[in-house]
Order: sequence, then C-alpha cells, then structure tokens
Amino acid sequence: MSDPSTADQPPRRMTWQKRAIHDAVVDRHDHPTAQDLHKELLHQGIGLATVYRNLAHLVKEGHIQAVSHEGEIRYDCNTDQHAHASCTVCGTLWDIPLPESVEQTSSEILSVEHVTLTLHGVCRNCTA
Amino acid sequence: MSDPSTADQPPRRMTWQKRAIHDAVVDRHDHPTAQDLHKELLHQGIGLATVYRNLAHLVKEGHIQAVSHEGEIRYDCNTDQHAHASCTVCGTLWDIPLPESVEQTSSEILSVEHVTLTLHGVCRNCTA
DNA sequence: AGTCTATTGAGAATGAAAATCAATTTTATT
DNA sequence: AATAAAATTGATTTTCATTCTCAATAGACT
Repeated sequence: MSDPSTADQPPRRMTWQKRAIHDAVVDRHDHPTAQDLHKELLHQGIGLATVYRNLAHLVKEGHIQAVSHEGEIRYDCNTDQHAHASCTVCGTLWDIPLPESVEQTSSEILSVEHVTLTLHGVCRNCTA
Repeated sequence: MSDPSTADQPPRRMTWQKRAIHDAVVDRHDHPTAQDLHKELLHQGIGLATVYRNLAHLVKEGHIQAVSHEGEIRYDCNTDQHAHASCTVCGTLWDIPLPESVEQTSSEILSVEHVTLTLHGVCRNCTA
C-alpha cells in the first residue's frame, strides 16, 4: 500500500482505518458506494468522512478504481482494464473482460489513457 | 415531440417550457447538466423543478440521452449510438462515432440493449 | 367557453459529498 | 521508550444537486 507514482504532495500515512477501507473494497465483488462501505465499517467505528477521504486517496494512489454509474460513484477493486455489464432492471454491475478491439481503440481528439465500456441490458435473472 | 413508444402511463401535454428545454439541449453541443440548462433558461422564467422534470420526460421519450460522467448527469441531444471522448484536464466531452466492433459486442451475462464507451485522455488543447 | 387533469414554480425536504476543526494517532527523531 | 511535528480522524456543519409538495395555472378535449 505505498504510492508508486510520483504525485505525492503530502506524505501519506498508513492507518488501520485506511487498511480496513481498502480491504472492504477488495473483499466485495459487487461495486459498493461510499455509503455502502460506511454501513459495513460502522461497527468498527469508522466515520463517514474517513470513508470518503480514504476512497479518494486509494483511487489517487491507484489501488482501487472509481466507476461513474447512473450518476453515482461506485468503487471497484479491479484496477485492470476491464468493461462492465449492467442490468437495467436490478441494477447489478458485473466486471467483464474488455474486448481487444476496444483496448486498441484510438482517437484523433485525445491521447487515450483509459477507456470505459459498459454494456446495458437485462440480465438472465431479470429475464426469467 | 410525441412519444412513439407504447409506455405512456399518463398522457403527456405539450408546454412551451418543455419545448424550450428540448430546444436548449438540441442547440448546445457541449453536454450540459440540468443546472447549466436552468441558468440558460432562467431569463424565460422556467423553474428548476421544471427543468429536471422535463429532462427526465425527454429522456424517457427518447428525444435526448442522459450521460453519467464523473458522478454527474449530463444531457446529450445525440440519440444515436455513439461514444464519448473526455479530457481529464479540461473536462470537455466530445461525441465520437462508436467503433463497429463495439456495436457488435455481445455478452453472456445479459442481452445488450445499449453500450456506453468513453475514451479518457488529455486533449490537444491541454497537451500544448 | 367549460371541464378535467397534467404541468408549473416556489420553496421545502432529501441525500451524497466536501469542508471544518479540535482531538488523536503516526511517524520520525532523540 | 519518550518526544515532537504533522497528518489523520470523526462528529458535525456546509454545500449543492436532485426530488418532492402543493396550490395555482394552463393544455386538451367536448
């Protein structure tokens, strides 16, 4: 849990809260919001502000990813390039592999650093 | 501006406010938020709640599209399948054509109805 | 014109996220 | 171990986007 990147304005300290928040994201494979995580960590006495703060830190440090989904921000322990599948009925969000063709996508407008791909549809559960 | 789809629980009425909001979205090619549009329509005396309400209606009726970007919802007059390019520095969002390969993407998890693809990077302006 | 009812708009309510700040805890240094 | 300096915490407040409420208004239809 150290910052390998160069962008470290203030030296970051390790706290049990930060580790707990990190672990909570890694342990879950749904894509929790900050509020979801706070509910889960409440019994350990971790405050809401601390959850928001450390999620932001963890994203900046590249340990987790923030996913913008339907106007809310969810957190994803999978930091590899990947796509998402999203059920328009139940709202579940799955990680799926990013098609090779997309990984090679380029643009004349900007130098592509990162791509976001989400497939929206009705999942098997909600079709039945 | 009539609803071609079958899902019309309450019969919709046409108001000059709704038309003004629709036109405002169509006239802009940046991707405004509800607040942006309200600022623009304030001088016509259109209330904030009305902007939010009608944007939701227009989306439901398929006249405009809602785009979830960095935790905020922006509106897009382009209802065709298309992708977005987003500058991580200045925040600008462009419409770009959706690669054919993505259009044909399928998934075992769900029946794909709609795909969202965003390329993130630094645009020409912000590189120079 | 008259009736019915969806829509409007001002303001209140909600809710997520960010900011505040004194108290606490880490980390580096004796 | 004890100490000092500074980043972090958490209860709370603040901010701000979005939704809700409801009386007044204005489309649509006869």
